Amino acid sequence: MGVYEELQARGLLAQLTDAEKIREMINNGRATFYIGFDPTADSLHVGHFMALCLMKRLQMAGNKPIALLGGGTGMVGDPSGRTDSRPMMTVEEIQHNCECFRQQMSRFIDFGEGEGKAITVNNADWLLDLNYVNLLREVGTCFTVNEMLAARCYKQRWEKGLTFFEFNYMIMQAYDFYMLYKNYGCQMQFGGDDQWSNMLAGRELIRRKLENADSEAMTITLLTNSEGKKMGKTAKGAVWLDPNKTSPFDFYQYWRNVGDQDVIKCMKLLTFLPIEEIESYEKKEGQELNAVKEVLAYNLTEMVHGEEEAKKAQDGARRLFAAGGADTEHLEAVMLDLASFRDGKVDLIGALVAAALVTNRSEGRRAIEQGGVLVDEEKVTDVHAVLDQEKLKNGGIVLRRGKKKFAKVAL
RNA sequence: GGGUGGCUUCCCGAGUGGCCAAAGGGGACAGACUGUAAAUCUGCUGCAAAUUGCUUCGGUGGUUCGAAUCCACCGCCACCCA
Repeated sequence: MGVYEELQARGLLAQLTDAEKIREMINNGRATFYIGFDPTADSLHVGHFMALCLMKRLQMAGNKPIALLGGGTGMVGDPSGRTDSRPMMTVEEIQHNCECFRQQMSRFIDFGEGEGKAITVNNADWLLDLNYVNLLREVGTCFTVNEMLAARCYKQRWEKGLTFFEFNYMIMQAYDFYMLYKNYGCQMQFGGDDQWSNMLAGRELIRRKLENADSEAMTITLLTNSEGKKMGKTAKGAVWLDPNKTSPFDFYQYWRNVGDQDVIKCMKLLTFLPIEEIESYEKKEGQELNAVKEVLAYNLTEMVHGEEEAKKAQDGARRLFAAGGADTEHLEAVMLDLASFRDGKVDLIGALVAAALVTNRSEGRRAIEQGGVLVDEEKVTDVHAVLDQEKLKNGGIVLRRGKKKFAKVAL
């Protein structure tokens, strides 16, 4: 089975310009391809991770990857598939984010000089120095506004309006492909399915500017759940790969808690587990599927944060959710400062706030009133409850909010 | 440049002088049921020393006993015309 068939079996392939040609090239390790990453934040997220996995798969098959950092395109921001325009970033932010991306990527992809090694390039190198009028004469003649407006990726913007500024994004990305083709012999561009229009624009530009030039584009499925919503997002924001932004434990828990409908899909799209193994899980139902989620969560956490962190996350989760009550022995205690409490008494609400189980006292009060707070596994419904200081000094007290949030506090 | 409509709590959106911390929905959170899933039902959702007090309805200033609601100016957004 070639890498193409592997991608297909996993359901990764979305749209391809010339499937037969792409298959032939990537299976034989003859492709030089690029994937672009715009530095929209100071950490990569799950969507990027999928693209990096694609990169790795292709690299393992002998193809040469180019990771393109969007130091130039990031100055504008891709409006594709968005209902709002992106906040404008400063040059410093963009540079910082590019640096963060570069570091995170190097953990997954083998970068270097020789054959089959991946390289990173930054489109700031050619986009920032472009001259407006020259660009119009060189590239502007290759696109019609009619075509660009017809691109499906702008549909969602009809209601709120698309600025000329953002409208140009497509041209910038097209120009990237053209430059990479010319300077690095890069014949293929891959990316998320929302990039399809931009990729085609690049292909078109190459065809018009260079004789006998042929390029290909391929997109991979976006990671959505059974309801069609994008995965990798929580109420607090994205699930980040940076352990300081999303802790390995939270990362593990995110995947541990995916819906039944989505486990197999996530495994296929995100892990490197053999397709045969995944197929064997596919037959499982009901409670058995619960164990499969552990495999998924462990596997992903291991890839992103390493074996040690993955084990820690898994052990921690198992202990907390063990049958017959939570084992909270190993929880690290939050040290309370008596000075921040009134009358030298540690009130429960204050302790909840200090342990970050609630964001403010009102929320804490509400949680207690609704029976969502347990002190050493005993439900407490008195909002004026005070914690036992002796216990706090000797081993601490375990607070629990809801089903899944625990914290130990001590003095 | 001209015109019209708009800006309300996490989001959508009702409210056009007091009965407004502000309907309804979504989301989030909590309870019941469960498998750390989903579905369902219930509660809850500005802050606080909590039958009370305080701060909110784009911004600033004003009218009024009283303003999310009326007036003035400013800012931003959308649509239509050029």
